[in-house]
Amino acid sequence: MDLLDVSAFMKDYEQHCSKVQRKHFRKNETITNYIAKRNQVCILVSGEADLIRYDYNGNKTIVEHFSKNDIFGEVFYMITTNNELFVRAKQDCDVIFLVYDNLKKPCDANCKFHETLKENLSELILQKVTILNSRIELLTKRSTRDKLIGYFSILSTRNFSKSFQLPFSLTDLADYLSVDRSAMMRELKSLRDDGFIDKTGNVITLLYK
Amino acid sequence: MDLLDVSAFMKDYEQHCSKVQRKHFRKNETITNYIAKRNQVCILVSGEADLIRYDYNGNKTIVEHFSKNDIFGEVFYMITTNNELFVRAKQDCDVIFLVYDNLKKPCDANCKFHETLKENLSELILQKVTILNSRIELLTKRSTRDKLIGYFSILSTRNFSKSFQLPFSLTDLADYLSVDRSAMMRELKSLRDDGFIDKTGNVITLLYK
DNA sequence: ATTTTTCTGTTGCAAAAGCAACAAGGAAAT
DNA sequence: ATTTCCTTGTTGCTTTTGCAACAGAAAAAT
Repeated sequence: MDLLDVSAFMKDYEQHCSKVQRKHFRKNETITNYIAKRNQVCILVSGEADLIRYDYNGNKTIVEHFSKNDIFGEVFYMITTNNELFVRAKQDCDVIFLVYDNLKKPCDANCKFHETLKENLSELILQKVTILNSRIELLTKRSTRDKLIGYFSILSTRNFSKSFQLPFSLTDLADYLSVDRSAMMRELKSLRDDGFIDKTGNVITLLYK
Repeated sequence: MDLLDVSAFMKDYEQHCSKVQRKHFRKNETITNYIAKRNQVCILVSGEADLIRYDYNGNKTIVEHFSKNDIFGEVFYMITTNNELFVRAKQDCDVIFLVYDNLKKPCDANCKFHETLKENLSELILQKVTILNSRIELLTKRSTRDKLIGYFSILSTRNFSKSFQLPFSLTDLADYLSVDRSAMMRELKSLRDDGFIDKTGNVITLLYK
């Protein structure tokens, strides 16, 4: 149930709306970094990408993971501390770049894409809030085990199934949950040993309840 | 720089807008709990309140802290897991209750309050996103020490000063940073011993940089 | 097809965080 | 004014997490 299926509007915007830019990115390219582009809004049309932060220790954090139709951009961030923050393509990506202030105004060319975005803007941002709140719930869990279980049940709910694929490598999952990889592996093993989950390749199955 | 100063609209809404309710709460009362009021939006007109979650272990987390003109409500949450989640008044509070779907429609009575809210809705929610993103940045820090320093620099920036009051008791601060209180106290002491901060009562002063 | 890189799984050891408990100070309630 | 409750500060001990390192498997690049 996508609030906004961007691809549906592609033709319209490409023909009419001058304020909208589309770019293609290859795997591992940097889509944008968050430095003083206060107004930038991006929409991922296709592909997968991560918002990544490195701290002064070299610890990597996957702040968010984006897939088709997700929105991101520096407009969602405060004047940040001093950590580098950037979005990297995990696969080939198509991205639309918009300017937030333009979005709120009516479109010069009266294009449908622009209008639809404008109408759905608060809904889109609201959806983002709910996603961030879930993420906060996950991050406030006290142990690595609880984080894993919490994350797995989100995936399970999203998939309407006890079984689901991990959208991350285990290395990335650790960076997403903000824990040490080896400690996470240990916990994963113990979840398996205790009969809470089954893991075959990158498919997890919940065995509890 | 408040995007929306609710008190400025109070008269208007009280006279005209039937869809808006205001209630007073006394210290320690529960303002709302997050169970199947999918559409609820609340605005804190005065006072202070916390969004609190208890997990199955009895661990308390202060998910968010609200003060004047902050918005909250279940509309910002997904169909949650099974943790109880509620907002508790830390002092006497006045709260406005709204219904999100009504907000998006024009007001029957054409009241200014309603219209202003409607116009600023996406801006308000966007502001919420930036707050949540800062919170995520804080929670993804790997150590208690980094969380403390991160939180302190947010407060310092917000106050335009190296010195600031903690809006929390230390007990609550631990619940906000999602760490053990005694471990946090230990870290606080070590930050003091290492000359990073000064602490007198609930006033912190940053001594670095 | 072969080399190079990344990912998984694991371990011993060190460091950090959590738990339980208690005493003293302060705030709030009666 | 006195009692009760909450907060602060602290500590010994346990558990969890992080770090460093390595080998084998898998994936990607050439």
